[in-house]
Amino acid sequence: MKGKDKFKQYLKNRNLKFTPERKDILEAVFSLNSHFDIEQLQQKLKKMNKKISRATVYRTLPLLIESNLIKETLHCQSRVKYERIYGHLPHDHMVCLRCGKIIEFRNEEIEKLQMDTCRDKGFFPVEHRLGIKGYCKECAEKLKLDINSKKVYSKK
Amino acid sequence: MKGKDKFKQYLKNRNLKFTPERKDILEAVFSLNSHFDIEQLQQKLKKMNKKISRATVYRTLPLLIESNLIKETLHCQSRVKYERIYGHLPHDHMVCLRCGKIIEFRNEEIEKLQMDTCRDKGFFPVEHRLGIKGYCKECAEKLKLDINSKKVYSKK
DNA sequence: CATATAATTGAGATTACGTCTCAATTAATA
DNA sequence: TATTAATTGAGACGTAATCTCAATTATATG
Repeated sequence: MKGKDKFKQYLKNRNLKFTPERKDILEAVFSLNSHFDIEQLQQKLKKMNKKISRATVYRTLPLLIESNLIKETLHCQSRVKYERIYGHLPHDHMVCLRCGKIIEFRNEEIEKLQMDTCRDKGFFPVEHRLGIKGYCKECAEKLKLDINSKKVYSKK
Repeated sequence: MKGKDKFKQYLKNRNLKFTPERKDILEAVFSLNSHFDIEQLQQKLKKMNKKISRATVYRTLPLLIESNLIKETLHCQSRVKYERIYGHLPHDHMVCLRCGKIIEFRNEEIEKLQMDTCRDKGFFPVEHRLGIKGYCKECAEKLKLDINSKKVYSKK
């Protein structure tokens, strides 16, 4: 697992220690679905029979973010969500308001336009986050929503 | 103020009451900068000499959202931010990580591409949110960040 | 206009989520 | 193996937001 090495490297660079707790958390993160929240992470650790305190879990996440293995994603229903990014290309999300499904998509054209806009404004981007909330195909059908209807964003 | 009528209408449709508290909160929202958080809203109400309980303020915001007068925006520094949308065209945001400044921008091309992507996936969009975090022109200069540097999003 | 009724309010308790403190432990290094 | 600074866990704490419930009030109706 190369993510592990990246993490070790990051820790070493900062004179931080690669502790068993950090190792376990890293493994849990890599064994979870790429989108997860703290709750799910703690569940996973429990299943792995690792008793790691809440504080440690919370303390470790910023380290994983700093080492570019995960990032924060959409806040959905007020809970912070994380997402493994190691080995993934950047992408954006659609979230279904009915079933909660997350659809990833990537559109280079959108990314390019974002960059252009930043340049226009003299803004130095660090991170962007695009989330579209709505209804996935299946749920839209159940709700008889017409995907082709024009009025999508309220105009006033 | 037409926003008021829209709110009244919404309330009536649901058999909800247009109480003085709701009226005051609505007025406060419309007298604030278009981006605000609960803290600022409460301050405003205080200045208006309206003593309205926290619970009522919290209870009213979802009503204003439901009636399309405001929406939730970027969570910045863990606090939920709201934004008045009544009478505004949809737009997106850049947030400066150093000074907190919010820059609004609108790019129809990006919006169009989003719509196209939704259509591709059969996704019925309700709301989208694009936030770019980074450094505004002034802060980028102070930090000597090069806006034209290529490596903006980490690619792996 | 008076009444009935369901919605609303405020105060404070409660929850949810995350952070902090500090003594005891431990990884890394030499 | 000893040294030392980083780390851990338990529980206290902080803050934002929600809930409870008795008292109040906006609205519809006769």
